[in-house]
Order: sequence, then structure tokens, then C-alpha cells
Amino acid sequence: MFPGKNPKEEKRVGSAVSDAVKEKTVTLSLGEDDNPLYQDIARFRAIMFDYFLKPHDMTMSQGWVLVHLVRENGLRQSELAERLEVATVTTSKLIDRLEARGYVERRPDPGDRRSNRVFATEQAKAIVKIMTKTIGNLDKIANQGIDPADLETNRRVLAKMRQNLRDAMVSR
Amino acid sequence: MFPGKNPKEEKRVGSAVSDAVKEKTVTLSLGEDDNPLYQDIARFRAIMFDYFLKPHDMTMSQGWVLVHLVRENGLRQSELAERLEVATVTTSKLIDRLEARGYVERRPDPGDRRSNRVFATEQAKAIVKIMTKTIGNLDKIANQGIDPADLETNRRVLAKMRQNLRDAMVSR
DNA sequence: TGCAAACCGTTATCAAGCTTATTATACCTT
DNA sequence: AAGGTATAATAAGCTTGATAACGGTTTGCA
Repeated sequence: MFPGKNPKEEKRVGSAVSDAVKEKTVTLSLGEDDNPLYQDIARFRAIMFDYFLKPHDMTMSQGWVLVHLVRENGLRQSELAERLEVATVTTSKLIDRLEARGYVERRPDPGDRRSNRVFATEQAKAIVKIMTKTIGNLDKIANQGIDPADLETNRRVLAKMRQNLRDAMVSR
Repeated sequence: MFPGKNPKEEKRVGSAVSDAVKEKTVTLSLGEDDNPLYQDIARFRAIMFDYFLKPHDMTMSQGWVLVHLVRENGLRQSELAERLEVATVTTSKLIDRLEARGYVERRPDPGDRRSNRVFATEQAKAIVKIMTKTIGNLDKIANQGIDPADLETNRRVLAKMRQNLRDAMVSR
């Protein structure tokens, strides 16, 4: 049912056959838990989100644009980029795709001829409602079997982490 | 000093001017904390990692390939993809780039003519050491001011989350 | 034995990020 | 008023992800 990053439908082979060919192994623990947790979770969430919203031809990144616009309609592209915390050029292309399908509309800023104001259409407002529900479902899946108190700790820790990273990136 | 996703060196304008043009706003809370936390953290970490390793012309994704190979040299591409939890096609291109710069080498699998075995070179082993240190630094930055106990909770929660998402994706 | 199904790697195509550079406009300082 | 600097959006080009589709190989089973 789910895509799962590969057409290959699970297997869990376990690579026993291959050991013959492998060279002697160097052991070095690196985070001991393997693999980039944050990347994985972000990717998995995006994959599932996109899967859920495929019928509406909508992706997570595009969806967030709409969420912000439904909150504050008529933002400039640069303001959107700030809120999304992505580069302006990324926003530009997201808007291209959204505009092509009638979710948003660019209008020239009357007060600044360099700027565009971006407006969400009714179509956008409708899909944001669906998104909201989808994200709820996603969280429900992801949070299964986790103590609510731990989840709250988690949320707090992650917010702090994000701020730490943000600060470090800006600190020239 | 840091890239920070935009040539624009911070400002925090605060969009006061623009309010005149904005349409009436619809309020709907969606996660209340705004924005995709996981995506942000993953992206910020990758940006910083790539920045630190730029002198070595190495990215985080490519680095993880090397980490796995240094642990288990001679993996097949499909086995690598499994461990990295990405699609085989992604692995294929990562290996292309790594091979072009002499970090890894493809050798045909003697026992299966469909497969390649991928081997890390000495050059790779050297850079993995640097990576290990870099990831340590990154964690130090990200974890600043966070209670170690909370960090441990966090690690546990995230691991569970990843597993939940993994399961949901595979469950047809 | 023979053949269908599964599997390995690759190509092609797309989305979403990034950096760097360009154009047009706005602002500021003298 | 003029000049330089800063900002808004975009273009070009790269990496990393994903799907879909394809050839070549292996395997399982009837």
C-alpha cells in the first residue's frame, strides 16, 4: 500500500550470503544508533504526507506555503521565505508550482514595484483543512506507544535544538 | 561566516509595513509551534555539516555511505540502500559521485553478475575520522543548554518514532 | 527442463533544497 | 541630485531525495 522509498515490497533479507566477500571490518561507533535520525524522520514524514495528499496533487512543502498564506494572506515572497525559513529562491519555485495549479496568485505590490504579494485562493483554503487533518493523523501514527510526557519533553528539546542550530548558522 | 540558507545576513524585519495590504486573516492552529520541526532540524544539520566538510568536498549523505562501508566493506549497492534506508537509485548516484573522486570503488560480485560490491578506499577511511569528529561538534552545538536526561529521552522517543513511521510505510 | 517471478542496477524525470549571479527597484548619505 | 548600497525576485546549475520503467540475472516451482 505504501510507497516506502522503493518499489521493492519489504523483505528483510539479512545479508548472510554476502559475508564471504566482505573485507575485514573496521569498528568505529558513531552515534551508536546508526544513521541520521532527524533526516530519517523528516523524510519518512514527508513520504507519508505526500502519499496521503497525492489524490490532491499536493506536497508537504507546498502545503506549508498555503498554511502560512491562509494565516496571513498577501505576504510578500520574501516574508514567506522568512516564515518558512527557506531561501527566497526556493519559495519562488514553490509559488510557481502552486500558481500553475490555481492554489495561489501573485499580485504586484502597489507600494514596492520589486515585490509580489501572494494570495491563497479558495481552493487553497479548502486543502489546508485537509492538510491539518492529515498532519494530525501523521502525528498519531508517529507517536504511537510513546508516553505523552516524553512527547512533551521531546517537543521542547527539539524546539531548543532548532534554535541552537539557527543561532549557530547565523553567528557569522 | 555561516551560509544560513540565504545570502541575506539576518535582519528580523518584522513585517509591519506590509500589514496594510494583507487581507483579513483566518486563524487556525496547526501544531501551534509552526513549521515542520523535523524537517528544519534535519536541514539545518545538513547545512552545517556540509559547511564544516566543504574543505573536503564532502556532504553528509555521501559521508554516511562511507561510514557504512568503513564498517562493512564490500557491501552490495542494494545492501547499502537498505542500511541507509534510501532507494537504490539514490545510492547509485551517491556512489557515482564518490567513485568519481576516488572514495569508493565498484567491483563486480563474483557470485552474482547483477550485483556490484562497493569498497571504500584509504582516502575514505581518513575522511570518516574527520566526519566522526564533525558530527560530535554538531551535536555539541545542537544540544547546548539541554538537560542530558532530556536528551536521552529525546533519543529514545525519536528512535521509536522512526520505527513507527517505518512500520506504517511498509504495512501495505 | 522451462518459465514466471523476483531482484540488481541504471536511466529518465521530477520536487525541493542550496549557492551564485543578474536585473530592477528602493533607500540613504553626502 | 547623484552615487553607492541594500533588497526583491528570478535564472542557472548542483545535490539529494523520490517514482516509474527497463534490461539482464537469478531463482523457485510445476
